Amino acid sequence: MSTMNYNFREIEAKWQKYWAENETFKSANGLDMPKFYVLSMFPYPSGAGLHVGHPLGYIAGDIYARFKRHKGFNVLHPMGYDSFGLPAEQYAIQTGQHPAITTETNIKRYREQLDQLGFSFDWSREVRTSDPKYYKWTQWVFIQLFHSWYNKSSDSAEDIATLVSNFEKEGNIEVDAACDDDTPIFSASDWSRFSEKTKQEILLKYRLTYLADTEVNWCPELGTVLANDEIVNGVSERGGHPVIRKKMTQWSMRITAYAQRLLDGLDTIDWPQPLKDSQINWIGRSEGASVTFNVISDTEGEPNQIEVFTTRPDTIFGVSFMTLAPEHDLVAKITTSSQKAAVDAYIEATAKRSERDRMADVKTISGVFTGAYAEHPFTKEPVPIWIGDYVLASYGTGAVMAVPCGDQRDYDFAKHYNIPIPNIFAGIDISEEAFVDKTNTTIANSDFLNGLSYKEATGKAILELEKLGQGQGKINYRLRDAVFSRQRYWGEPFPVYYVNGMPQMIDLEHLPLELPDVEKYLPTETGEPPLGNANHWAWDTEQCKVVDNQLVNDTTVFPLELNTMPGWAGSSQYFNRYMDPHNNEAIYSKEAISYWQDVDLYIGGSEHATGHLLYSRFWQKFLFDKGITPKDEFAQKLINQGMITGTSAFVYKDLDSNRIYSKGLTQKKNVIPVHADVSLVNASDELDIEAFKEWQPDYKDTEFVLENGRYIVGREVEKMSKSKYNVVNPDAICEEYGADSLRLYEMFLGPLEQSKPWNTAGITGVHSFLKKLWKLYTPFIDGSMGVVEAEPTSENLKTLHKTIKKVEEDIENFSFNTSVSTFMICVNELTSQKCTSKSILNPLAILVSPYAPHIAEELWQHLGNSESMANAPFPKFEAKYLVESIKEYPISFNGKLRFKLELPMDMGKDEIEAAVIAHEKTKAQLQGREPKKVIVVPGKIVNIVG
RNA sequence: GCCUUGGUGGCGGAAUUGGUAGACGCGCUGGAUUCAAAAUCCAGUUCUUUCGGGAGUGUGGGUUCGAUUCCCACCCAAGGUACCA
Repeated sequence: MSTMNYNFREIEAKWQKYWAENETFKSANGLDMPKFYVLSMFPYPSGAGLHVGHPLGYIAGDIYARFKRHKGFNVLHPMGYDSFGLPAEQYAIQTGQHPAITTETNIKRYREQLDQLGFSFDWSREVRTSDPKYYKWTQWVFIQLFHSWYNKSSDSAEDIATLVSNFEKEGNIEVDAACDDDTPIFSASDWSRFSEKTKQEILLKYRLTYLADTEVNWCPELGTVLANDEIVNGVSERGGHPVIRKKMTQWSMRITAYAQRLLDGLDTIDWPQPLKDSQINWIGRSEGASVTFNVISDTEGEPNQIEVFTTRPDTIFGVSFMTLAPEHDLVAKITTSSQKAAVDAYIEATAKRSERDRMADVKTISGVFTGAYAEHPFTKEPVPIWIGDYVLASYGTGAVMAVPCGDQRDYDFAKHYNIPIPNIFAGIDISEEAFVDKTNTTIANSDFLNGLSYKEATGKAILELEKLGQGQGKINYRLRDAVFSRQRYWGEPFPVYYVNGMPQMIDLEHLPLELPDVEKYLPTETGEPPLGNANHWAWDTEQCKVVDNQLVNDTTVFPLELNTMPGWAGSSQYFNRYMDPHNNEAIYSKEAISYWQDVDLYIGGSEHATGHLLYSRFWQKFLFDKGITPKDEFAQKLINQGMITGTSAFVYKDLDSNRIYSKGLTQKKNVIPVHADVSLVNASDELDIEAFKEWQPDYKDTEFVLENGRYIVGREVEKMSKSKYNVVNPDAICEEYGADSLRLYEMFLGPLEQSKPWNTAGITGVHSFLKKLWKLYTPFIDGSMGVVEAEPTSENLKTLHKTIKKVEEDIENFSFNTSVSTFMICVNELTSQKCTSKSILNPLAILVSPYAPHIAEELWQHLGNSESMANAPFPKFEAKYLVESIKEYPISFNGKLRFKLELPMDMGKDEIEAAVIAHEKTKAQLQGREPKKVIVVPGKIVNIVG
């Protein structure tokens, strides 16, 4: 008897074992089949394990991958781990355990959980970003970037050697490159006279990865750099120590060289519009002009110059002051002695505030006059120079020409400090606020710009500025170069050593440069990164290996870089590495990349919009320029799965007594909500009080005030998180209902891309569907069918084929929730039809298999098939089975449905109209009136107006 | 503030080009089966009603024979974000 029931535990274990042993999902490179690459974003293996939110995207990807196999594709569907990261390092700091051990343990747990869900991953291709065999190639890409520069003329990255040969021939005057702003101009003879060190310094200004002084959030107490997220209210999240802005020499990636291509490339890929929008905003292209103002000075010689970027060169005659960012280099040079004290105090005050703080605080207007003046390029009038923290050093040039009549922030600033607000707009009242509308602008009080529109005046102003040599049209991007150094232990070491302070790359043949062992994972006492604790961390250029630090002699043995790479380094090329993951000679072979090309479908969360997904596109474009990959976008289509939110539970602690009130009793009481673990609450929101007290012993003497004899918790939908005690773990659900039920249920919850609350209650619905499905195949499972083959009825065929049509359309549209409904309808229909035909049940098993692969394989086997169904062809839809001869027409009057009428499908428009008009119910509806109009849509509807 | 997405029964959601609003599932109600429970099966379940109907997809308008779907204005929620010159 037991074999007749749906024993999901046995079935799922059996098929997971079968797939692993037979390597069912291993994909070979170069097969003579169309390829399809389905990729889910790889996880960071955290100690908490998977919760029900994680598998959502994996299930969707797995359904698509399995579907494509049935459709005859050679499917690449790999999985791996983004295994460098902060939590393992923090755990190491606390316990001394090496992050590699923690990571290994966590990966094991992830693997068990993933295996349990029956994913069709090709595990032979697994990658781990923290594996030296993998990060060898992360280091290699870094070296390639170091040896490259961006030629704006060819719009491509080129080998640094081509730049050097340019310099040797004609200096850098004709070179149009993406480079540092402070790059000096030199001739070929200058170049030949430069020392080797100077040459290296200049080349560093062109390399796609380069060293630069960058402002960071430095926490002196912790001796470490903090990310913006780690700072709360100006102090460190950990410990609440003060944080200051400090300049540090760090590696940067010249992603800005690719700004325009990153923007243009978005038109060529099928990614969600909101995600594209956030990349567009992040890149932040704006058109305008750069304008140079000369600082008025008493001393002879070249005047100091302030360069500003403006999107409104048409308003240049409205300038009444200038504002520099407090960090601007010129501030110290131009501040007059009488203003020095005030300026210094202001700079000190702003240094204490994080950039995020400064940006969040929109209301406060603050600034200080420097005492200096600049000369207006046209009027030659003096313009006072202020500093103010509303100007950000990191955007544009860190300086603005303030036009209070045309910009609200300039307007507010001018009002606050009683600076004049000249009006340069014809017929506009600016007594209350600035006029920012560009479309209805007519310029006035502006010399040669008078009477012109925004567009005309902009062009004319730029032209005149160019004549003066004090400006030109410019396109500015908000995108900044990406800082690539981290003062952490658990990341990729840079393949870099220093000779005379200049960085040198380690040759590929000596990679990987592996992370050294350290005793402590904290920064050193002198404030160096954790790798500063390593004793065995110097590069011997003769032996080409890592040696003890004490051997450093700066002739053959040199110190190695102490920073490590950021989290996004390892994830910026992993999708291509899967194509050839064990290649030790190249990042991947030419054959592998030319076969797989790119990712056809990428599934992951939208939180990566401006991080991983932008950096990866940048690296891909770079590798494309170098001829290493044939595609300049790595993923053709991208789907964002929505977040699964948790339903938190709350108990209500009375602040005035030692009582906790049930939800219905909290009115007019001074209570605060306290999270209760959702596992302590049943489906009717009733709390298990004893379990709660055991879980939180602090409350063991607290009185629980009940309503109707029960304690009812409050519910709220929040992000699923350990700290909110609303995490639901997939293991328990797998144990109780099975992986197929979980897979179906996660899909059934709602549209993939929508965020939706998790509620376990509904899982019984899909579970009983699986039981009904099983029951449908019973005659084959218990052998009672024998060898007799029942002919399918036309009803059977109709049910099957409408299911094929719907499911195939749904998968292509990523509408997995409606497929599950379709399966339920199909099984309900076939059950009531008492279908026992193999020619129906065989294709049905294939239809179900992408969603619920274990039960599908088992049923497939019971139908007499000997091999796995993984590559069985997807059933072919045939429209002929759906042809209807009779249509039940809805008959509506003035758009409201009144009754239904069965008519032959092939009846013509006029015949339908006649039949409807002749019907007695029509007469009853019209009550003798003549219909004004009768609309007949054959096959759809009839509407009578009258 | 701006950008994006969304708003449909008690709940998750369906309605692919404008054509029967509420598929499918949960929950709930009643019934069958059972000593009882679980499980299973059957029926009902948008609201309202004087049982003829009437109302109804965030709100208010519009286009149309017909609007959840298209247009305009607004409200609310979620996510993102940049005081961006």
